[in-house]
Amino acid sequence: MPIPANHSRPVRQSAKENAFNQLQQWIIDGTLLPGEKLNDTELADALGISRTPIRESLQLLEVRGFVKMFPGKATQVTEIEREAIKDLLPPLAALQSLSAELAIDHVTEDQLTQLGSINERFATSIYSGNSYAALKVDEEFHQLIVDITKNTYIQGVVESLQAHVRRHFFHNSIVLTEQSIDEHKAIITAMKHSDKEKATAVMKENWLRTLQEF
Amino acid sequence: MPIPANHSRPVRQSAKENAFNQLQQWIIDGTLLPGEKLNDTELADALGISRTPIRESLQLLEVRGFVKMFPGKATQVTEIEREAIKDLLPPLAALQSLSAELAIDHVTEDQLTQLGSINERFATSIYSGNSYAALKVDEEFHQLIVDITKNTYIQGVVESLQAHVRRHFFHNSIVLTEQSIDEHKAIITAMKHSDKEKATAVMKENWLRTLQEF
DNA sequence: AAACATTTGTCCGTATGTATA
DNA sequence: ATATACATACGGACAAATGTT
Repeated sequence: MPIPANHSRPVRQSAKENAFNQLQQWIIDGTLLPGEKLNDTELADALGISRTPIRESLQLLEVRGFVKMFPGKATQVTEIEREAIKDLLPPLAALQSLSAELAIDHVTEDQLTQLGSINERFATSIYSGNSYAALKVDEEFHQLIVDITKNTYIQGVVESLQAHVRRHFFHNSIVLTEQSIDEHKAIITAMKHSDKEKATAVMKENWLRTLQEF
Repeated sequence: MPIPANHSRPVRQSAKENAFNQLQQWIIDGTLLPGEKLNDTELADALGISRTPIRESLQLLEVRGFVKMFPGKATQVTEIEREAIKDLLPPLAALQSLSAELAIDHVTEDQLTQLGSINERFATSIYSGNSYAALKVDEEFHQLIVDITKNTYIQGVVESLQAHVRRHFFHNSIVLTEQSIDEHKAIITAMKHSDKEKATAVMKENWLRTLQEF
């Protein structure tokens, strides 16, 4: 049997990376509860690896704000307050809004088409009531806009903030509504017409509206 | 002899933390050159500690964008392109601008006074030609505004982006001018009058002007 | 192509410091 | 207050992977 030319090289998966992804997922979806104490020996056993990659993962998760380490004392999952979404969305809205503005200078016809088709899948998810699918597609939509800016600083920050949005979703503090579909359309149209003012305004509204509904 | 009541407890500083601060400083001020290969054993010997805290520090520095790790291959200091400042300042301007807006809802008379006195020290540094002192005081000014928002998400992101600004300063891509003094005054005045529009506009201009001069 | 040299990734033991009885 | 139990921070050795001769 011919071995499929796996052009995407197997990207050496380190134990640390696996642990990081797994732990972050567990924190986001609530498997690891807010305030829960994390014992590295325990986690190491659970994941079948040693304490070192666990410790390294926990430190990265601390930077992301998912765990808090008390040196020499303990490590625990950060609390998640419903109210925190009020602090989270404004900076994210500001950066997404900036991304829309910056993306206008780089966006191609092809990418605009792509945004349109993503938004169609978003509409489908919304109408079918699959809210988690909708969230993921919504993320995909905004992620593409951020990527178009080719701004690595924005990319890094947004990725981190988005992870927190996802966590809030699992803790039932976020709801996506039909209105987002039209807002996305408006954003695409504004980008097509290079209307920065409109694009930034709608984008900001798209993110902050969630707060008003909160 | 009576032991002085050191109320500010010595804050157990770990080897990792020391290493992180030292390495970050070395990268910012150019002691560790862009592109330079980092051998953890070497660094461990240099700092008189083991590889573990060094590796942990390097991983945190990677998140911050100061080093890039190639798993199994090597770790090196990230390059610094003069052009990168064009990507760095817009998101920072957006967040500082947002901070000014949010700070208005929480700021006290006392803090406004404090901002004024910081700005006086800033002016002194500018006029005396001590540009690094000016940079640090400027950072202090904006840091206080960010702190007033009490928004931990913004605080974390800004701290990270500011470190990059500092690095660009050492690589001679940033110059602070007298104009900032008046802009700071305008920001304080706008905050005092709860004029969000004015505060955000001036703050944004204050950060983006550096790009125009670039 | 294969063995070597080098560097990173992981494991685990120990010391240090913290909380509890 | 002292001692005990326990979790973390660090160190050093081994294993795995890379690239080099």
